[in-house]
Amino acid sequence: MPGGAAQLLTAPYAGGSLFANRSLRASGKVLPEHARSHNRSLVLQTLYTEGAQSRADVARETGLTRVTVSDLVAELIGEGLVVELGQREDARPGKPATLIDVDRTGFHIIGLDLSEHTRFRGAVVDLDGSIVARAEVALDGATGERAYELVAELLDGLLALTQTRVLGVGVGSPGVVDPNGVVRSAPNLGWSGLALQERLAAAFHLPVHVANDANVAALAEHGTTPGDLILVKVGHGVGAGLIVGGRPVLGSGFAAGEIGHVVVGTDGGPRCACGKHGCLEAWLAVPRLTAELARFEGAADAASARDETLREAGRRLGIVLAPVVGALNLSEVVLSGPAELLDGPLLEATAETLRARTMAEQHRDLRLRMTAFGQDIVLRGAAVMVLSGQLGVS
Amino acid sequence: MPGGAAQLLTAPYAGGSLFANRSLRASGKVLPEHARSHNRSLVLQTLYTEGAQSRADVARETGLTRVTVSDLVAELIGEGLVVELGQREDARPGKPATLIDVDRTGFHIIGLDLSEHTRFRGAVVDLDGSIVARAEVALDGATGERAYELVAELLDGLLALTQTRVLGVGVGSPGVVDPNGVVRSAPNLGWSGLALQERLAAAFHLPVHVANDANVAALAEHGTTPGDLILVKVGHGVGAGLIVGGRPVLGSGFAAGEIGHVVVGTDGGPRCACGKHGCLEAWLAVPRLTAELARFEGAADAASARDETLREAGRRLGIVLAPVVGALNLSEVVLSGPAELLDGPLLEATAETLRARTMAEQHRDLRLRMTAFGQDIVLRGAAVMVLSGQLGVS
DNA sequence: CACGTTTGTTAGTAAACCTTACGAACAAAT
DNA sequence: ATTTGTTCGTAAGGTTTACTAACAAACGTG
Repeated sequence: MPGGAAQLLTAPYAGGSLFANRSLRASGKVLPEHARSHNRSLVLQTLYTEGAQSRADVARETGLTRVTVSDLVAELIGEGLVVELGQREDARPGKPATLIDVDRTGFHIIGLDLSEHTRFRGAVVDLDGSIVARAEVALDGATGERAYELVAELLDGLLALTQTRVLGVGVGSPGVVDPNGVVRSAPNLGWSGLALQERLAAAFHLPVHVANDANVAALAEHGTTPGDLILVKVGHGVGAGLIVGGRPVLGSGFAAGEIGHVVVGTDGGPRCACGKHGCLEAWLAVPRLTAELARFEGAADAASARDETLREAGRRLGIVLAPVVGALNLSEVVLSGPAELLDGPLLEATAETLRARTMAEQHRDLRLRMTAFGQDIVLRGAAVMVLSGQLGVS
Repeated sequence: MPGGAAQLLTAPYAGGSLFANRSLRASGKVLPEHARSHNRSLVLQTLYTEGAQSRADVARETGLTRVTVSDLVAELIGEGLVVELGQREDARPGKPATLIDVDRTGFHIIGLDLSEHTRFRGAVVDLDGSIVARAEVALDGATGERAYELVAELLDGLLALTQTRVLGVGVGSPGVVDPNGVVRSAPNLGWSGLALQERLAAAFHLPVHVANDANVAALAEHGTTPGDLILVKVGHGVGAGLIVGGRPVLGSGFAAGEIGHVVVGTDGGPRCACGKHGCLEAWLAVPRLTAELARFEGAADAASARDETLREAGRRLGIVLAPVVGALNLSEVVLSGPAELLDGPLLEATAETLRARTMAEQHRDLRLRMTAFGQDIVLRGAAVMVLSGQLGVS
């Protein structure tokens, strides 16, 4: 490898610092106790995802020694988070193992979904994600403080439905929500700067986590599949939640996922409430779709007209998603909303459009599908958020 | 808060596990020594960003005690990464402080830019980001193993240009590059599955970091400003690099940022080499723009025709970026490429289009600008990558 | 010159995880 | 029935890490 091929070209020139930027700095100091809480979470999460097993199994899985695992498990048992289940049944050489597991019957989680237009929904969820009880309150146009009171009433009612220790409360709220659970802006509910997380935590003396409804829904989906994904939530409006690199994307102004008012295509479109023409919401929102479909009722070619309306909406969604899927190299796009509208021609048209408008080779493994959680996606996601926040690594 | 407002609705229904997903699991066990290396990096980064200061200053800044900082600094001095600069000059009460700093003159970084079509460029960069020396090799259509040899020759030549200890080598390569520095696919160079990082590291016995050129360029920009950003690199092709939540986005198939072949708009467009019509690259790539502009040379209305061509390209870029900026709530969009083409009507049209097609309120603080690093953006980013990889927290 | 302040170091302590060692309990082979 | 090998959980002791407490050195200030 001769050095002659490279030649000195120009005189040195002065630059600034390579990174003046603080955000590349380590987040803060790490003490031994932080390491321990990390390992504690590691044990908990191993138990949660792998199910009942012995301390030795956990040690092998985590890479920690049996000694350390025993110590951590003793601490967790002391707090009631983990329980011993007796000896393993199957016949193997060696001393029989004592099975341990997260106390799956010992805790409930409360999930709240504030994203619907006419009501707040809530549920009691157990640690495995089964919904144990449900409740709801009608909104009746309530806004501001009255809307907050309805949230508190709903939560109060849900807490009365369980006698089990409550791990925490997860809330999916519409609008822009910051990492501290302050609803910066939720026009429909007349909230701006409402410290929802803080107020609920203070009023109920429970851990509370509040996030944007679409982000919460994305958490629910991410729980079931690896890889990066976008969840598109179609309802009265259109919003999205993104998981990139295993983490929810918040955005510089905590407004990530607000794609409802991005203009689609270069050929106009329906007028939107925001004043622009051809916003995604103007094509895809449920009220607009149902109104459009109603126009064809009873007509001769009702079926094909309905089909074409849905396909057009699906194409529009694909047009908006294509740059996002391409730029982020997403592996999964999930739709949430009324299945009778979304699951069919609309979904198919979105898939076709996505395929046609992105580089197919890069996205061969791209999956587009409806959520399997139906209407409960935000409730389930809220539970995931609590589980991850209370038991997981921060 | 009466509980009566909430009512039990349905019977329990069975769900699966809340997260079967491994990716929400903690990354692995944490040992005390990991904590120490974290704190070590914290000290280094504090010194790097804040400049020369006393051990006590570092202690106050990091939250660690003076004792711990002294211990860590002793280790760093022992390795030659940090040096003592003598006593502080200014008159203050108390024992005079001994200033310490990263040894800014003691290290050089090698940066390589493989993204140009006709040549490989490289530079020797000091720790403050100043370019000390440059070199390049002509590509002459080389591909495959011959292209790799040219990289090695360029690196060899650059190493001969510095007598200072080399911290590491950073490489920005075109194509899809995985986190291990394997170039999965770079059609122009005829590379597929080339373990560039591993081979260079083995051949030169130096730390080597290889990443996609646009991602590397994004790192350079992120060094100067906080917040999430997308860097669009316009050259023979069009690619992008994203920083979200302070981290580079790789994508599920390590192909994030590949937006060159996303179709723009709903009204056709120029035919692209990939077969589709109206790809971003077909509108915006440098060869296409220069060819288009050449058509107007000498014409009567050359200036306005040129202007409109550039504006149209800018609008197309805005159309593709709008959904990305909206979905990610980005705070910054940076363009890199020939300033005579990009900086002017094109940039203005992109800005206008972005404003018109997204929700203005959410993106009031959105900044769109040219890079300040010009042609050296990949070289600078490569240096940032090395600095961050060798000194920073992983 | 006494005093307060700041710096950097020494000494000792607490926490966390490790390695090593061991008893208990079992299956399989003898 | 005994031996052998395996596995589990725990105990003891050592290493690493960062902390608190205390102190000498060196400097301005009144």
